Amino acid sequence: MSHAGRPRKPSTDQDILRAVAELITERGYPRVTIDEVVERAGTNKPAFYRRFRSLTDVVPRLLASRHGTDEDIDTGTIVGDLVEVQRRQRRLFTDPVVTRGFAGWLADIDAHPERGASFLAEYLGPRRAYTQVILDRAAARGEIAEGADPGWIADLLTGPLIMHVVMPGLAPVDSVLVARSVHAALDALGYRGDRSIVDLEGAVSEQRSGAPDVG
Amino acid sequence: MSHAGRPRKPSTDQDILRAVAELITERGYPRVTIDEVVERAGTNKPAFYRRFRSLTDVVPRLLASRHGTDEDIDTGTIVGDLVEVQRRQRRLFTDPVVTRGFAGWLADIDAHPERGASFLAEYLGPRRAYTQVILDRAAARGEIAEGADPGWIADLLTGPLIMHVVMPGLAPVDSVLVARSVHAALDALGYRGDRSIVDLEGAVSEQRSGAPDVG
DNA sequence: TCATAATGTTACCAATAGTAACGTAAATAT
DNA sequence: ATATTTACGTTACTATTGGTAACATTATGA
Repeated sequence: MSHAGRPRKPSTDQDILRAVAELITERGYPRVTIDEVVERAGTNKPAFYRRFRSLTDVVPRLLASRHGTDEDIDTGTIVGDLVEVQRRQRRLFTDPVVTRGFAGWLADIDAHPERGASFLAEYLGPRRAYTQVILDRAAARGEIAEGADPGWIADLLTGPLIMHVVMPGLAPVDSVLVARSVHAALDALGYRGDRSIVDLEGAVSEQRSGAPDVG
Repeated sequence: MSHAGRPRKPSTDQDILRAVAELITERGYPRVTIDEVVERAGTNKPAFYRRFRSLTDVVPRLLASRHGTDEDIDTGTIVGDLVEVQRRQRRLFTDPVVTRGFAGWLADIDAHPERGASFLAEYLGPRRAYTQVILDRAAARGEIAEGADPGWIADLLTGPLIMHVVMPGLAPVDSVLVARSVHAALDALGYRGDRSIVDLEGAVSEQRSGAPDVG
């Protein structure tokens, strides 16, 4: 099947992804150059440009390979579902590729919108849509009222995390932050049931670590 | 006074700031070049580099000139104070210099931390600290309990706004978003008093405009 | 065996950040 | 007045970078 002609060396794709991840982690997105990427990947510029149109195109592939295999969430309670959503978001937003690469990548696709279309359709959209699924099930169980705006709930769950990722001087995304954001979402939903699992799983009891806040 | 020697032409500073603001608005931060900046400002590269170490250094000056003259906030109620905070934040986060420039600038200072130190000390820090002042006064009035974490309240007020600024496909920061964020902050503070001013001033009744959300 | 397409190397172009050199102009200090 | 100091604006330059072109070579499918 596939096509005629010499096939691409499969390892080169992985080598490039690994090299980009390392360089973003070490230097931050704006300092990553293609020359360094291909050197560290043990390949060359033409091979790179046969696979990707630009560095910007690599990042979605990188995120998919590291965080793209999410299974469905259905713990049976709204609290459990939101805790699980945030557990995954915490993992995403503490990945150094994200903490040091996301802002620069977002700026790139703002300046070159065509490069971000696929990310929007394949990554962002489904994740925001999934909040809707969780809220619909919770409403069907009678845990919350119908009619909540899933977009706003997603904002509450993700906004504070993104803020801590992109703003300098703020503590990394930690268990305290995700637990608080779940509480805020539950408040916005008017949820009045048991929340003990939030602090057990989210672990508010853990000490906040790392850099202190600015304010 | 000052020093000996020919003084800098004062208009050049303003011309550069204006040119950078225009180019960020038109093209997005990553596509702004120094050559274009100085051409549009009617000056030249040496004059630019006598004033700024890099493009990254211009942005804080730009923000200060557009949003730096904040007067103190003291409306007499916690609700009024938070509404006013968010009114200003809405103005900030709908400025095209911010919506098209902030992510790229944040990425730059992540990669070159020394360039962001002054912004952190002079802009971010004081704003987060101001939340503390507002909460302390509210606690002294008995509107809320003591001991609230002003960092978390600031996260709730600013996180969703930043998210809508940097994530592609989300609606611009509007009155609905700021009103909701004030409600979330009041919920987190356990505030049980009158909130009618939130929806009057924040105007939840306004229709949401512009691009719809992705999810 | 032939067509196809990727391999890796070398070389190249165009755009860009940032600096150097330099004669000129405008301020202060004596 | 004169000397000193510093910004002015022009030209030119270096180094880095993104991105392509050309090319001989190698691996696959038909």
